[in-house]
Amino acid sequence: METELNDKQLQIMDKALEVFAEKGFDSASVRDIAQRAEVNVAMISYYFGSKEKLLEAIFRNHTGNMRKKIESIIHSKTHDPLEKVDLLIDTYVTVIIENHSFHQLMMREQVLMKEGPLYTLIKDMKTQNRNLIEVAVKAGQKAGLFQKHIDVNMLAVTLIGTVNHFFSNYKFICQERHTKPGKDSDFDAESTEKLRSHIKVMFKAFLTYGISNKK
Amino acid sequence: METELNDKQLQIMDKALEVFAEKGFDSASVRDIAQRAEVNVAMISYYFGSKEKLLEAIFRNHTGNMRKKIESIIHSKTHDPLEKVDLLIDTYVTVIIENHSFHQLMMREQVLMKEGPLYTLIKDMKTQNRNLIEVAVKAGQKAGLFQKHIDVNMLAVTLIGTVNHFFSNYKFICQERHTKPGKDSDFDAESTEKLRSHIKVMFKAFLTYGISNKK
DNA sequence: AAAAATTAATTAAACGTTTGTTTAATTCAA
DNA sequence: TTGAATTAAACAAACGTTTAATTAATTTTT
Repeated sequence: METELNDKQLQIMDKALEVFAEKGFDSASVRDIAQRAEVNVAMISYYFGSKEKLLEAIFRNHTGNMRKKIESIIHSKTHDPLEKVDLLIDTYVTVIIENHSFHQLMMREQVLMKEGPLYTLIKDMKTQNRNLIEVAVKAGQKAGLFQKHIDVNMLAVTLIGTVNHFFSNYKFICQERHTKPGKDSDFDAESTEKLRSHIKVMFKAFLTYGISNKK
Repeated sequence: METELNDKQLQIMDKALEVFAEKGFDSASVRDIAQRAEVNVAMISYYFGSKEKLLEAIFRNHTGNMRKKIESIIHSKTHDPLEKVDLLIDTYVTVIIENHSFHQLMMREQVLMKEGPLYTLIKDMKTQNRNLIEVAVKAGQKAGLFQKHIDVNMLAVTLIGTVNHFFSNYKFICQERHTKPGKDSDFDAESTEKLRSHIKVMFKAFLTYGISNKK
């Protein structure tokens, strides 16, 4: 099922992702994409079959990459439970920043997504995220550091929901400072650091709620 | 600026919202909408000017209604700070459930939203949500019940992000139970209750972090 | 109150674009 | 010389919007 992609295909996928993220899948025309990627329109059908299958190839590529990143974290056992949770938060924020366009596209399209290949890809990614959090939580509970009444599903919803909403809100926040995302990298760094630390503090408070703090 | 809407206009707006929520703004054709609302296609241009302005009318209508609801909560001073936060959480969840289609539409379109009339409407609503939370937090801090280091902006992001993400994830959750949202109202109620209580517990842990619990 | 005149509502059809995709011819590389 | 890559052109379908004609409702005039 894993077909290798040549340079031209990757180039089209790369530019297509940009256009999809900017205009949304429906409004992004194959002519937009072809122009941006500096290829003939027919090349999209030629290589991918259809616009829809191009989207599918992009999704398959990105979700695959993320899977690898996430798996590498699962198997790092060099941290204590709370550090592991912090690392998880940092990683999730970083992954989204590094794949900003794809994240924006996914955010938009998953709302309407019906059952199908993309649906399955996203669901698997979600399941993996959830399991990753579960491992960290269970470890903390076993060590007696975390409280017992933790709904892992809801904790995942809060982590991912908070990060997602932060980034889809960021342009509104920037506008009040007369800046744009990416234009003031100092403010960008400061803001995402606020996001990181807020989630960490909040999760610590929640996870250790009612646990005596004997240092 | 407040023009009154006749029954036919409201009927079109109502059905259009359904179609927009189902297919997304771009993919929802005026012919879809006209058919669903049982009117001629030309009526949409006739009453609203364009498809885009129809969307604008829908947004103006819903954000206006929400504004009124939210304002009524701001001025209710019958609860203590923690109860007020709980009420806030309940209200936000309820409002989204009651305006499910509009929320779905807004979720999807705000990602790509450029400056313009809709942008302003959404930004104002966000600002109002934030201020509502700020009032509750400040009250709790003044009463010595809440800790001092609370970033209200980030707290708002967590509340709204968690709720939003929960609902955009809900169909994935349902699928594992071989159900669909709205089909099993017991499970729906149970799930949203889990959402509510999770946020409440988490917020309580965070807001009262480090505050001695002298009952 | 009836008739006439005026405005509003509604319709089917047509308009010009744009859409995703295909075709058939041509260029390029092995 | 064979097969892949690339192209410009053509394709039918769908899009949002406009037009011009007709019906319904309202107002004005008799």
